[in-house]
Formats: sequence, structure tokens, C-alpha cells
Amino acid sequence: MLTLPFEESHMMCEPRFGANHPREGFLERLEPERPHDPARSSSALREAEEDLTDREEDEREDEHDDDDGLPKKRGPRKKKAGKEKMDRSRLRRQEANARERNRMHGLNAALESLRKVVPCYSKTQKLSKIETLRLAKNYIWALSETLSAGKRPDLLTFVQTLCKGLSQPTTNLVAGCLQLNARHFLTDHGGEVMFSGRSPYDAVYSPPMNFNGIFSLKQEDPPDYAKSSHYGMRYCGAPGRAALAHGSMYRVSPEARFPYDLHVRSQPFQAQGEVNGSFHN
DNA sequence: TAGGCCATCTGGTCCT
DNA sequence: AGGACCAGATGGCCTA
Repeated sequence: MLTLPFEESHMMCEPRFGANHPREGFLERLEPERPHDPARSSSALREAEEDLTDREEDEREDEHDDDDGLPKKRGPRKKKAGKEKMDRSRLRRQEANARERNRMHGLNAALESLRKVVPCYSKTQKLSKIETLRLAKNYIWALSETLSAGKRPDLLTFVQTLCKGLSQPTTNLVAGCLQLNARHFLTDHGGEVMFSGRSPYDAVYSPPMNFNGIFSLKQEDPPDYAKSSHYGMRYCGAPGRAALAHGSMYRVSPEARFPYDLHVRSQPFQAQGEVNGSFHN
């Protein structure tokens, strides 16, 4: 791990802190208001130790300067200047690291909020970053398709769209969230989700939970979705049945009932324009 | 134990 | 000059 910038040798030794070297205060000055993170704390502490060790060396040098009251030149000034430059460079690096951490934390926070508005959010079984982005893309696409069609999609088509390009575990998770049997989906090499050929309605539809308007089922969840999300899918009834072309890519007749109502802020949306407007708000 | 995922550090590049 | 952004490297953790 490249976590030992510049000189490392002193870090292998016992820290030489005196009782009057407040580490914590220094750390707080370095990176204020960060949530506790063991890994991060250790690295920050390491950085702080480096810095404090350097300062202590400076102070020790200064102690020898005034034995006879005259300022003594100890060692080349050039070296001191170089050391100051190095200290400054190191400090800037530490500050840059802190900014980078904060930036990544912001990115992760945004990703977490995205997780909460795509289907199948779970605190305990979090989607990976890449799967979250893929699922979000598919979700937007699926909703757009639904709007364009102007009618309810069938569940399996919807899930099929959701699962395009997702890994098998995530596909299973999505199918599980939607109370579908994942056996009915096959994934080809291109990541396209195919139906195996069995009737989708062989799958058991146990009553999905209405999760405050979000299309996230069977998951434990904070109850503030209705507040935080604009769009959701609400389960509204038992699915109909549709004929399948046996052994072919799964298609469902348009008459098949989709067991969900699309809702915008708990109101059935009427037009795509409204949705687009809301998105841009 | 290998592989996936993640957090962090780091140096480079671009922009203000 | 300094901050934001990015990608590569690295090591830790977890799971199959």
C-alpha cells in the first residue's frame, strides 16, 4: 500500500510524543467534521504523527541554539529551507488527501441516495456501485418505456428491462424483490436477460408489499420514502395471464395486466411532460 | 484461497 | 497557486 509517503523510517519506531503534544487537536484541525472511520482515522493519525515528529525534531534543534545566548548555525540553512519546503509540500498533500476523501464521501452519499430510489433498496444487502448505476439506468429506461407506451407494462417485461446487464446475483435480487422466481430468467453472454420459455405466470406471485409507493419490495427500509422519492411503482392487484411463444424470447400480450400502478408523488401521472418537468425540478 | 468490492493515497491534468 | 477531477496502485474485508 502506498500509504507511507516520503520518509517512512520513523514510522517503524515507537512514536516519540511528549505529554504536551496534543494529537487529537491536530487531527481535528487537519480534517474537521468527519464521521468516524477506523481506516481513515489510522491514516490520518499516521499523517499527524509524521507531522508532529517533524515538528519535534525542529524543536529539538532549536533547544541547542541558545547555549551561549548567540544564535548558532547548526547545519546548512539550505537544508532547513529544503525541509520547510518538504513540510509544506507534505501538508499540501495531506490537505489534498482530505479533500479527496471528502469528495469521495460526497460521491458515495449521492450513490447511496440513488440506491434508495431504485428498486430493491436494502440496508443490509447493498447493491454495489456499478450495479446501482446499471440498475438506475435500466429503471429510468423502463419507466420511460412505460410512459411512451402509455399503458401498464407487464411485470416480467419490466423486470427484464430492469435486469439488463446486471450480474446474476443482482438479477436474482431484483427478481426476488419483485416476488418473481429468478429461474425464469436466463442471462446470455451479452448480459441480456432472456426468458427461459416457461410461462411467466408459473411463477408464484405472493402479495408484494406496498412500500410507501416505492418499487422496493420485501426489504427492510426506512419509512421516509414517500417523502424522499417522487416516483414509485405501487402494487395494485393480481397479474393476468398471457400467452407465450414457446421457446422464444419472452413477450407478453398487451392485454396482460400489469400489477402495478405508476405514481408520481402518490398521484397517478398523466403525461410524460409532467414527469419530465418533475425530473428537471 | 481467489476474486470482487471498497477506501484511501497518490501524481497528473485541467480549470479558475 | 490551489482546488477539482481522474485513474492507477495498494491493501483490507468479505464471500463463495
